[in-house]
Amino acid sequence: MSNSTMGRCGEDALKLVADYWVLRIVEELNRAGEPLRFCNLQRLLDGVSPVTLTARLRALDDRALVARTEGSAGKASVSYELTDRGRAVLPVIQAISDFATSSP
Amino acid sequence: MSNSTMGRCGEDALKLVADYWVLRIVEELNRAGEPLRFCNLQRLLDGVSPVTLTARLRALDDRALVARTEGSAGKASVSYELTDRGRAVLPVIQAISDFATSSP
DNA sequence: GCATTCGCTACAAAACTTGTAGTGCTACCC
DNA sequence: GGGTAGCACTACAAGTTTTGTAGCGAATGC
Repeated sequence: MSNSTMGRCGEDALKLVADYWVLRIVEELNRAGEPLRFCNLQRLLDGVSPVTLTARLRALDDRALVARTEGSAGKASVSYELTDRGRAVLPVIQAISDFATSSP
Repeated sequence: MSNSTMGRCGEDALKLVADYWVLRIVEELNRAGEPLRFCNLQRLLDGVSPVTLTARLRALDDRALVARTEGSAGKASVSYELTDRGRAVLPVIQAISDFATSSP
């Protein structure tokens, strides 16, 4: 680890996870408990712009936090679901939730 | 973790905390263990632009996560330090750190 | 066939960040 | 007391990101 001190939690992880949409996506995918489609996610996330959603999903897929699977039908049925590694960020969301309810 | 009771973790908290600079600031303030000055923070945070740093510190101060105190000398000595409420976000940073070291 | 839905991409406008300068103030040195 | 330096910002232009709206090709429904 090139950083001088271990005190900082991984830069990469921080840059990935310290993002509103990334956390919302993980939250909704977890809540659903089943694969969701692009437009499902879009609706659940108060209509994020498709550009942003695409970018975030790609980032999450690249790092294997979500799995993208194309149905047999081809382009018209793609779904996203959390991987084990994706579920590893749930504690972060839980921590934020705890913080939120701690002293409003 | 129950998904239905969690609902979405507080929107406000999420919007505040799901931010790279906010988390870095809290991290450094905690690490220092003592009040830091604006320029100290700026140096510790790889030279964030003063505009961004000012904005984040103001947001954190508004929500009482950090306390801003002007020294007796007036404008030339302002310092920032974590409040108890500010320390309440440390678990979030810890969770991210855990995630980062979990499966690289 | 025709319309609608899906999973995006294209494009311009708005919002945010960055980098560089500069302001007003205080502290220090000679 | 003058000169220099540091602090805590603010001002501004330039670059990047996000949003909003439109649209496209493929598939699904009637």
